[in-house]
Amino acid sequence: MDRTQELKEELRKKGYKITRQREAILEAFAVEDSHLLTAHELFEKIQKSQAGTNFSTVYRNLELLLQEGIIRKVELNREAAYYELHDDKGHHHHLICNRCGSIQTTDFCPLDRLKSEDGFIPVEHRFEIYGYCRDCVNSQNLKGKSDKDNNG
Amino acid sequence: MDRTQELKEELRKKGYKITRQREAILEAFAVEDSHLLTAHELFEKIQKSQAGTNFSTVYRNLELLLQEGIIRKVELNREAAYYELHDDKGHHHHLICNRCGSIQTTDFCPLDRLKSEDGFIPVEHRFEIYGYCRDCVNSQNLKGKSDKDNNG
DNA sequence: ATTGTTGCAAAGTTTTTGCATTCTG
DNA sequence: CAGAATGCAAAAACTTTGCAACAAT
Repeated sequence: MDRTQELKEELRKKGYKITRQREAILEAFAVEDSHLLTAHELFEKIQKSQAGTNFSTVYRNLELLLQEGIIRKVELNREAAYYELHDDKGHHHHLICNRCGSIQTTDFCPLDRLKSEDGFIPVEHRFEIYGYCRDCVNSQNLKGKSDKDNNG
Repeated sequence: MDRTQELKEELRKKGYKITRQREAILEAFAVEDSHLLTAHELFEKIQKSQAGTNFSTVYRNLELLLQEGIIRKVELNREAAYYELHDDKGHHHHLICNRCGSIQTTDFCPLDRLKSEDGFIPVEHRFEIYGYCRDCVNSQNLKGKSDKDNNG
């Protein structure tokens, strides 16, 4: 069985109903090339198989999948939250290209290196790097850039 | 002269006008205990000295100060963006307590350790740690926590 | 049949914008 | 006085919510 079936089974066991919409959402996440989706992207994706599905249904399901630990929320920017399967590729962080918007992952995690800071006990963390991907560096000149620059 | 005066001078030199509202905003940032403010917090803070100041004025000034490199934007969560004086304490990252909401800083920066990832050139980055501060660990039991847990 | 789930429409939040008015230099 | 900045009101974008209708088990 593929990932979608496993997840449906998991939800079923917990007493949730497997609706057409919910199924479409799980399938969208399971598709190889979509490990990082905004609510909007997810909404669009499932219109293909389940046209008419409402945005509130999308948000309510994201909330549910979040609670059940099936997906996790990645807050890359202020515009919209991203979501991905929780165990997608194991723990990782993201490298976001300011020019083309592509997102690659890295297994490097800084948390191990963080020494105890004044008694603070880390539970969760975020580490994201913004810059230029190899393709953009190679194929385009980076002067006169007019793209989404932000945080320091 | 204090920080506020320096900043006013800097703006003046660049041709900006020093309005009462703008002055209040600079002062709010310069206050010791407020190195990290949301637009809303800033709005409230300046109502004391400049009652009636509009939210759009706050946002327009944040935008201006951002452009001039006087403040920087820190996107800690989806709810609202935070802002702080750009040279507040030099480059640093944040440790956010999930229980009391306190925010402390750390000079530890993971970027140095990030080896070249597939040709990606880092320009900016974000690193934030969520957990429990020393005080909360010491003074309260952490079971039955019902606080703002989120990201992975 | 029961209860969870959806659709719809309306509202909440944060942030942005147009325009007339006001203020700084 | 000129141009910059503000206030106001309206809107955009994302997300949440109440409620009646509907569908999964």
